[in-house]
Order: sequence, then structure tokens, then C-alpha cells
Amino acid sequence: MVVTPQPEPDVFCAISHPARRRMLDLLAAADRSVGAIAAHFEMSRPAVSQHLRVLLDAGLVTEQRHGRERHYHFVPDRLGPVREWIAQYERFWDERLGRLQKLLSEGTTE
Amino acid sequence: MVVTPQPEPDVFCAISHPARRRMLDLLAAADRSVGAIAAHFEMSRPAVSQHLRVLLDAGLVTEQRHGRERHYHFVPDRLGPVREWIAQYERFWDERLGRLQKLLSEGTTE
DNA sequence: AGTATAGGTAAGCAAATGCTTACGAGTCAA
DNA sequence: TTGACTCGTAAGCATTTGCTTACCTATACT
Repeated sequence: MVVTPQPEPDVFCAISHPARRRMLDLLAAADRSVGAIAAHFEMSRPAVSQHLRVLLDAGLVTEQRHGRERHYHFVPDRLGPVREWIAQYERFWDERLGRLQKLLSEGTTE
Repeated sequence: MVVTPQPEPDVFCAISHPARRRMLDLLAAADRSVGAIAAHFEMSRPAVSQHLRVLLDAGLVTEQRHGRERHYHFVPDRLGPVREWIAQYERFWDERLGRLQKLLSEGTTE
């Protein structure tokens, strides 16, 4: 097998786990240490570290050493792909465009 | 382990796979049969069926028998959770709110 | 009837996920 | 230095994911 070096750790994959989304929510409010994050979860601290590693690889967070603590910081820009992908469907929620689309569809064969 | 009957098949999970996102893109443009969808992918047709099943379980698509074909139909409403979750971060892209937040944070102790 | 087409399902498998416990490396404080 | 504390990493494991091939049912055509 060819070892693709970095198939770009997928952001969609990173946010697919509820725990990781909650971690992002926490970090969006404020930078936090691993311990402070782990306090919000039932799972073991290493498990939290592993989730943070996934977020780190996806570029969704950065870490910064602070004494013996590591503070994680939210990087909103990396949510761009998700934001853009979901934005392409906005027309389905937009009433004005919805009405326009309905008008147009009355003239189509579908 | 307790068998949770239906832990609500996660929409975030369903869209985490690139192929499934492309299938939604295709279906957003028009309803399509399985064969028509499979034509856009390298993988086997059963694999496509399995992906469609995931989308179906997540409620992101519906199927409708049409003779011996099954037409899949995009259900945009089910993207709501993703849309809402990403919307909560809009403030990070909004310059005006960004400046407001900066002002507010100067008065907090955290 | 018989045959082709559309598409779901089962079984099998390799690889990835998500957890756990055990341990190690760095930092602070006595 | 000794010990407590923060946190990452390694190893092990059960489960899930994502694919394959083989097979089945249902519809359509002749």
C-alpha cells in the first residue's frame, strides 16, 4: 500500500464525535487545560487527551504549554469547510429562494 | 451493556464520510436512482447501497419505489443540527460581533 | 413461462475507533 | 532530592466502519 503522508485529517471526521464537539464548545468559550476539559466528561483523562489529539491533527485547536499545564485554544477558521458545505444548502431554508424555486419548478417538466 | 434501542443515528456521523457528502450533493440537485448515484463512484454498488442506508437511517434522505428503481430524495431539514451547531460559531467570523466581544472581554475577570 | 435489470442483504475481512490501564516525561514545591 | 501533579503515549482490547463477493427478491420485457 502507498503510504499517503497526510491525507488531510478530515475536519468532518473530527467533529463527528459528540465529545469532541462538546470540547470545541468548551474551548470556544475560553482556553482550557486538559484537566479542566476532562472535568466535564465521564471518560478517563487519557481518552480526553486522545480526543484532543484528533482535534489538534485536524487543526481545530492549538496547544500552548503553560508551566506543567497545556492550554488548548480553539481555531474557528478550520471549521470553514463545514461552514461552506452547509452554506451551499442554505437555499433550502431561505423562504424567498424557496418561493422562487417553487415558481421556477412550475415551468419545468419534473 | 445496556442495549440502547435507537441512540438516534447521528447526522454528524452520517456526513463524516466524503462519499456520503457527495451523495447528498448529488441528491440535492435532483432525485436519483441507486444506479445513477453509483455511476459517480468507484466503489461497488452494494457499497453505495450501504452508504445510502446510513443516510436513510439518519433521515437525511428518503426512498421511493418507482418500478424496479428506488429513487432517493434529499431531506434538507435533517441537516438542522449541523447548521445550528455551526451557526453558534458565526460570531467568530462576524467582525462587528468580534469587536464587541473584544470590548466585553476587557471587562471580565476570566 | 424464461431472462434481464435494479437493488437490497449476508458473510467475511482488514482497518479504524474509542476506550481502558500502565507507564514515562516534564514541572513545581518541600 | 523527593514527591506530587499535569499530561502524553504505549499496549491491549472490543466494537464499528467500509469495503468486497455471493446471493436473493422484485420488477420488467419477450
